[in-house]
Amino acid sequence: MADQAPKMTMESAVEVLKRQGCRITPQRIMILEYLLSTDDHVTAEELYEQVKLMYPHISFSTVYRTLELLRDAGLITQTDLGKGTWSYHPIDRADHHHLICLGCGEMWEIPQDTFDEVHRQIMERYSFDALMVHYAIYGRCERCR
Amino acid sequence: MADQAPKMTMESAVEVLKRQGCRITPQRIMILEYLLSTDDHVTAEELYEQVKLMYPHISFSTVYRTLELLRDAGLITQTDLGKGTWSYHPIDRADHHHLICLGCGEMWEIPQDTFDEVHRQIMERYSFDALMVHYAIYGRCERCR
DNA sequence: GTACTTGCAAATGCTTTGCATATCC
DNA sequence: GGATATGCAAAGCATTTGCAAGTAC
Repeated sequence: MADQAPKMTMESAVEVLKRQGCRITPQRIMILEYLLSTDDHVTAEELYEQVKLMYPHISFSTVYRTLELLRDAGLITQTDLGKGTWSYHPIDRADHHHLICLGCGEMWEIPQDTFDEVHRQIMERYSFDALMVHYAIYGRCERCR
Repeated sequence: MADQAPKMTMESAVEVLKRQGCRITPQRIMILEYLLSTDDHVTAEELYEQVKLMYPHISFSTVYRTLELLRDAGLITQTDLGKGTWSYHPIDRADHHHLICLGCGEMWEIPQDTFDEVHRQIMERYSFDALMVHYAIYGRCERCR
């Protein structure tokens, strides 16, 4: 769990895709480029809108298909941040979790290692390698309690 | 976190609903009855099918509206168990979490208190009352690793 | 050249909504 | 009696799919 993903670059990401026999298309590059350029956690729709600015021909199916590809390749995480749809984020920057207040909707980041001990315990007791990366933790903040 | 929800019965559930000004209709009773009678975590569709056996007139909208009502009333939990839609479960039986293997899809239950320590830490450090109830924890089981 | 990708449009599937009717209290 | 809840059908919306055309390698 504590093992950190190495810093991801365009090159390393492309390398991973090539190794899996995927072709490198302009659409995939644009999508990767945007994902790597922002610190936000983007939804398919946001990504579509952004990529469209530079590449007006992009289609929604390509965005969905590419996000699925990148997720299965282990390059991005897919998280439910309460937007009603998935949010995506490069895996190397997913070294944190989110506290999301059910009252005011505000969001805080907490460090990756919060779950290290639980991960260790679950591994020890159940031989289960829990994927505790980039969690969305709902609850109530001090003000809203 | 460690505080256990009291055992839920038809009577106590109805009591909660009444206190909120909700009316007690046969549909709501049937839905509650099924939820309380099974140990499964049911989806809206499964619930619809089951209730339909005893009350053929039930409609999908009623099921959805009732599940939303029961969730907002704090009587049931809504969890993503990887079925592609929400699963529902009486809150008093939600005293556990699920390990779900991304390889074989198998599911194991682990005790509620697994996250007690993390909950305490998050409260202490961020004054955030994390709602760590009935989590779905994805990962890989021993065989699939 | 060939298998992989894309764009388009249509289909899908879950969920929500408007509204007239029924019903709980 | 009056506010609530229901059923139905239609709408909504995010996502997926089939397929012909395009393209990476």
